[in-house]
Amino acid sequence: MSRLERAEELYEAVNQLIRVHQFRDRDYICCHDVSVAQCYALETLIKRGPLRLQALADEMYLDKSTTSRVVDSLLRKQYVLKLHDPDDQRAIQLSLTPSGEALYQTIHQDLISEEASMIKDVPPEVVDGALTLIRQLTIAARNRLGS
Amino acid sequence: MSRLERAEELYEAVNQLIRVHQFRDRDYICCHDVSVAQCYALETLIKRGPLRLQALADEMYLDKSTTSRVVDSLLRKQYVLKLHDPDDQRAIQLSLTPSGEALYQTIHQDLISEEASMIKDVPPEVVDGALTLIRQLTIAARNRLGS
DNA sequence: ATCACTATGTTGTTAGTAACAACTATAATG
DNA sequence: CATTATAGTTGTTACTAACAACATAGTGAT
Repeated sequence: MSRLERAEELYEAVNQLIRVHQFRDRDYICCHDVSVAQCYALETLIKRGPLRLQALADEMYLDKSTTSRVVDSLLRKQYVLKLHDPDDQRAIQLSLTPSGEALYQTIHQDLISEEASMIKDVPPEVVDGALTLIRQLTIAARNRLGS
Repeated sequence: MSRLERAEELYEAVNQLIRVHQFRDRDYICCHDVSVAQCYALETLIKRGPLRLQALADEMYLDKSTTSRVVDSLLRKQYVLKLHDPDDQRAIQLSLTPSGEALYQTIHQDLISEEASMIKDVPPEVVDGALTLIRQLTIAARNRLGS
């Protein structure tokens, strides 16, 4: 199999995985109080700590304007907190409120236990292998984006 | 590592991969004459042969109403063809026009050669491994959806 | 010190994504 | 023939997301 053929198979396989995951995520997230993008913002803020708007946008591969609106909806629902940076009046630090954290934990547990059921018949060493490879692919893709 | 921990890591890794892929796909597809969803419809129609609307919707994990509109836009741009089934006046068979096929081939080649560059530093056997595992995960997820 | 430049966020606008419900028209069934 | 089921379309609503224009706040050079 040539590299091009390999690339084609991989592209196809990843695409299929993406569809299924997205479909499932919508299902699990939207019955709570937030949309998929909002949930992803919560996740990013939890995992990458307090962030400025532009930094959050970069992490999520979104435009700052889009991010601003996503954050705004979370603000109105009181899931995130805006703190003005005293050293720079333009900048804001975004972090989760306790209720934001609680909501994310609930959704996260749902999603993870679903993922766990999903892989219940896949041998652990196979999952570990997949993990490594998927990460390698992500890194390769990310490096490519930068250039 | 427990199954839950494994599930958590996997969920995170797949999510990252999805973001990067989506970001890139938008970039590569939207500079041509179609949107991401439209391109995916073209792809599905090429790969799964002529389809009815409902069948196309099922393949794409979309509602038939959403699919109807996606198809409609492709119809207006003359990339797909609607044929009424003589045996069932309600049903339509959807297929690509020559220009639809040509457009898809162009985009597809772009995407695949990008994917190929992406994996140029990843050893072939690693890609093959990832391929198998990603497919296994997709199947597991799909089975889970059905239930 | 001031004027130009840059960076941070927000708002206006536009287009694409996607579901649910209601509807029309056509089969299939009893 | 009436009832029910199926195939697609249309109305409506909400979310996703970018680009451009903007206000405001720091940064630097003269």
